[in-house]
Amino acid sequence: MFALVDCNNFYASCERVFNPKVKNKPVVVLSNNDGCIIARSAEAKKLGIEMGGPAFKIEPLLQKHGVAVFSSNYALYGDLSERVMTTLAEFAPAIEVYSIDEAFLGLHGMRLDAIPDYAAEVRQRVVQWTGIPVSLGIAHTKTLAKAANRIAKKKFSDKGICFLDNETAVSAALSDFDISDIWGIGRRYSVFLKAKGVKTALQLRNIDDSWIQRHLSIVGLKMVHELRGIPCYTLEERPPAKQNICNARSFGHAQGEFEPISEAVATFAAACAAKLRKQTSSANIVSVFLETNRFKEDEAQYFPYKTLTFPEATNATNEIIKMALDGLKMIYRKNYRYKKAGVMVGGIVPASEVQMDLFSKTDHSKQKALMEAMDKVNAVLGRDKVRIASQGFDREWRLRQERLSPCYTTRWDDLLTIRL
DNA sequence: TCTGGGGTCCTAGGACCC
DNA sequence: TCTGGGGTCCTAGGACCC
Repeated sequence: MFALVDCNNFYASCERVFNPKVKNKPVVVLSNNDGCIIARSAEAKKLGIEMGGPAFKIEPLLQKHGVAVFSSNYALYGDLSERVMTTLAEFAPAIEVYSIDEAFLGLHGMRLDAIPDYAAEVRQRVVQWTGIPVSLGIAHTKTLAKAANRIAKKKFSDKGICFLDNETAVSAALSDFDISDIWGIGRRYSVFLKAKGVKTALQLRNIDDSWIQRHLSIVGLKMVHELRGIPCYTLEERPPAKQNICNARSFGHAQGEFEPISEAVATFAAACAAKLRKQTSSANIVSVFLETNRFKEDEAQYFPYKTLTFPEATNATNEIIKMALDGLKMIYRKNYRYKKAGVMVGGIVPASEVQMDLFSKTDHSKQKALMEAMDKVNAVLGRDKVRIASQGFDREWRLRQERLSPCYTTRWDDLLTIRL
């Protein structure tokens, strides 16, 4: 058995933990740069606020109902996520942290009749220890556990638990489960399947394998098998190293000049390098890209992209920045209003397995010591406290974050004060 | 004025090998 | 008129996830 534990309206719930003023009020959280709605409390959903829509278009609605609006505060969400995951880890012999707000628990060996009480206890403990409400879906495969979790949220929101323990329960649940809500069916497949008359998970489950594989590929076939209760996916307790790492941001204001864009690109490249070192990997290639504002039809559009290869794989900030800036110089053109830039590193290999360049003049041990020193200082004093000069200081391109809540749990200055 | 930021996997087709 | 049979690797594009 797998249990999928999913935090309810996670970012919105995080904003509530240390801010009782918004406890029973509608809350929404915006994407980076205060762009789109990416999380909504139950009250906000009831007002008809859609997921993913641009916030400026519904500004009057937000005002009218006194919706509490927050910029994304990933320092806060990341820290609360860790607390939730640590709490969950105490409950299960095996846990896979699937995303910032979800984890699969392996319940192998547990007696079926003990599961309902167990699930209730998990739920109670997490909310008591972290302030974050969660829902549980429990079933024989991950895909069914996902579906059960959705049912728990939609149909049994008071209890927050859905346990599909036998075939009768599974087929009853799938008979009115919309295919577009299945884990693995996205927009395109959903449209395609509905056009063929397949509307429920139960219908999909009964289609023959060859048709599924032909139209939905091997991935779709595995998903259908999982709906039938045949496990195709196991618990992944240790996440594999990333094969690509990307750091990209929209600018608070459109940028035209080379200087601020190059500082942004250097900063993104530095972030990629730090992530590489964190998973003790090195990258063979780096890509840099620019984007103009695609929503402005009257402005000239330009989406250039350049990939360069290192003579030997690296995770050194200075080397990755240099190569990214070389790429930027090749694609940058004057007279465009750029809205976004990004850096991606790929061809990732373990740092211990880098193919050396016979003619390299780099002093690798010195470079490694330098990066370790930099990471140590920044771990204590804050990100980019020690940085490469090309990253700049004024961050003219920085994000818009006008409604940021305090970092209650990660900054001394932001600690709550309680008056007695 | 204002529209996010990360990732993975699979398939088809072309280039190339013997 | 007829033109083998077996592979690998890479890339672009399309699907999906949070």
